[in-house]
Amino acid sequence: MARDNSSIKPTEAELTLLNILWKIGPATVRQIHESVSETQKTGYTTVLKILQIMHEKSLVIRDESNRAHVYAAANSEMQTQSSLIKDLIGKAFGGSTSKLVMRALGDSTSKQEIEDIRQLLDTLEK
Amino acid sequence: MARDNSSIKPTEAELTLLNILWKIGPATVRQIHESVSETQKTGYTTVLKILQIMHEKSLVIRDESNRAHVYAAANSEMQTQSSLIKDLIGKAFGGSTSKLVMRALGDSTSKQEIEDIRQLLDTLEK
DNA sequence: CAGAGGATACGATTAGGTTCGTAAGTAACA
DNA sequence: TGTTACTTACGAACCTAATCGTATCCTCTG
Repeated sequence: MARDNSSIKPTEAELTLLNILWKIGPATVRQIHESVSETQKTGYTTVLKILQIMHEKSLVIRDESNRAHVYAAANSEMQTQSSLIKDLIGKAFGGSTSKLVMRALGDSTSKQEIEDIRQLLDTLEK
Repeated sequence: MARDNSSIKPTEAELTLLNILWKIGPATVRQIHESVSETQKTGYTTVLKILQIMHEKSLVIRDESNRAHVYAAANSEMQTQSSLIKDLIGKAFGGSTSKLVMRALGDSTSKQEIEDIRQLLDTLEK
């Protein structure tokens, strides 16, 4: 019944690594660690451990054919974003998508962004 | 520098209680517990403890003039929603509000909601 | 074939969140 | 005044997340 997707809910650290994987594609722990290190200082084994846990949770898949395993995000960025939004809407917006959207837009949105969204609305209606 | 608001990030259990406080207004532990109990089974002291922690974190304020303390949300629902959205945008949408909005709208939005949002965009542009 | 370099695996530690049992305080009433 | 009923406070137990040190395990090269 409940689709597997509904359980996607990466933690903060996991999301950091997923963002990297979505950006650079399948990568080894070393590559991922290097990428993380550009913005934070995190131990190599910390990154490794998190990836291992993510693998247990099926948040990533890995290719073990080489000595250095190659990790890749199990779910697309889109899927994960949708899942996170759905979760937030449920927890803090009484289940209303439009409430969330309005709150998001209310805060500060550039003219360009407004135009983009308007176009999206047009597309959706067709 | 960093405004106090930026640190608003209630946990799941805390958000559950805040939702109740926003809905019914200032209330005693007993009232809050009764309200929670409509949808979950949670011990009285559990609710109490969480409220005490929230008080330490300044997520709620409380009036201790009566024996049964009266709790109230420290921040408005709007503020908290904005804070949560901002957090999500930063963590999972590369800081782009419009990306979040588009992902939210993409999933399933009623004609009515689309119309509401379009009107909001008009208002924003003025 | 031995050793160095680099990889994974494992376990310990710390911190925060959630839950609840029990102790202790207090107001009011019989 | 002593008992009852209800309240807050405290602290223990358990779980998950995050971090990292250390052990172990290849694999290539000299």
